[in-house]
Amino acid sequence: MSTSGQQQFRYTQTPSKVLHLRNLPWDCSDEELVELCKPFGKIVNTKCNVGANRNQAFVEFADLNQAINMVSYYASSSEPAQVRGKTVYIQYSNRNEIVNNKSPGDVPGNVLLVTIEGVEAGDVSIDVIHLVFSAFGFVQKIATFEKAAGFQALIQFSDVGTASAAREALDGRSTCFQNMLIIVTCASHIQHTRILISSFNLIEAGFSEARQLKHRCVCHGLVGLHKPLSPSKSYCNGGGSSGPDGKKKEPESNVLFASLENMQYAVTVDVLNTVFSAFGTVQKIAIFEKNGQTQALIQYPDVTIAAAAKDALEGHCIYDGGYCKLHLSYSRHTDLNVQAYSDKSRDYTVPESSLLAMQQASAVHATPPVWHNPQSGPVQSSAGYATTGTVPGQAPPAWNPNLQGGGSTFPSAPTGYPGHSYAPPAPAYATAVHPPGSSQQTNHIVTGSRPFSVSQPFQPSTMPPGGVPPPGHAPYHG
DNA sequence: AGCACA
Repeated sequence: MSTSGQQQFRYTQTPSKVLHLRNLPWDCSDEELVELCKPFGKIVNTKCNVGANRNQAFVEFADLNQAINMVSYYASSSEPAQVRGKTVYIQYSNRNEIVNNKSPGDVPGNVLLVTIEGVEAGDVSIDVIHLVFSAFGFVQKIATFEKAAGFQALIQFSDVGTASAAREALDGRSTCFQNMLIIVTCASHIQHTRILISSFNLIEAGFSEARQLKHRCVCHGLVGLHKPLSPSKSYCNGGGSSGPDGKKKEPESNVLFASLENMQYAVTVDVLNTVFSAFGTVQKIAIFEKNGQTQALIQYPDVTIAAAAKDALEGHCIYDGGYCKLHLSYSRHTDLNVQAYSDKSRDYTVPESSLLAMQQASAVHATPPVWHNPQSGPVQSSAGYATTGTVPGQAPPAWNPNLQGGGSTFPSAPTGYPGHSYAPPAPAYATAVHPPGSSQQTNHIVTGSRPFSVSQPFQPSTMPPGGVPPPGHAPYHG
């Protein structure tokens, strides 16, 4: 006699107070499950986002009859059960209770375990991961490693809120980055209470890289990627610049023109870099004022990244509360000629060495040295911003930093500039830039064996007056 | 669209 199995048939399933639901949205929430099921009884437990596609769930009723009610109702209903318009298929689970592996009452952590699919381990650097996740807040530490599940990373945020925001925005989504398709899946059900990564462990446990990130992210409440990245659409499909069938209101460009509204807080080059780097390498940035409005040009290496950034960021606010709202369009320029390092502009394509040399030179001579952009060729003008093309666009005319009251054009920046390259983790920096208000306990990835110490991060001039906007929020200012 | 996982 077959004691088990063979009871797969729908009509012979033995009732259970646990129901198995499928064909749910991949990001279905517990709340949505409860909404769907609670008319039939008391729900005592749920488990959603189950299965390889994350589109299954389990719901446990307090009483068996309640589960039977629900199954029989939808068995005879002309209206199928639905979540967000998707028909949900319901049947009795073959188990009698939901086993929740998550410890009761555990709060989401500030450390995410991220599995990145579809890439070779070597394809994704820590810097790339850092850029993607920094859009949501300050990333303190990153460790990457390879396990059976694939290429993975542990990403430590300074607080739970930003970690959750990053998870919600990126979980299960593909993100376009440097022409790679990265599928980010945050397996945050694995609760990391404390992750110890010593240099010894790095070898023993197969950790390929680990880093403490000592630079300070000025943007806590960034909304960069909070808007779904239209998962079905990939901006990375080869060159695919633009088919003739694709209707375009304005010609696409690798340079975005941003105008900012409601400038409650200062938006600096660093802030813009953080926001826009989530979509790809930012090559150059220029900020200027026109008619009292703050505008900026952001240059990417190619159009597809610019398009992704434009789609995702258009209409969003950099800070919670509707502040610094972005309006994006394509610039007519394709290559900006900006001052490499100034108050209002940045050229990340300049090697750091030449930047330093330039700074030294400028310290000797009061005037900027002649400097060639390796891509554009023309000599930089005395203005902070100029374009190589002769096309006058919506961009304002050459912008002169000397008229901005900004004063020093080449600030004697300390060492490196905040950007794409991060100083090696030489000292035991433990950027404890802690946003006020995040009272939840945070965990640490301990990198290296040095003691954890609190250091004072450099204070950028981008601190909004009156304090940073509340971090940890997941603002949706569509 | 067919059963969870540390």
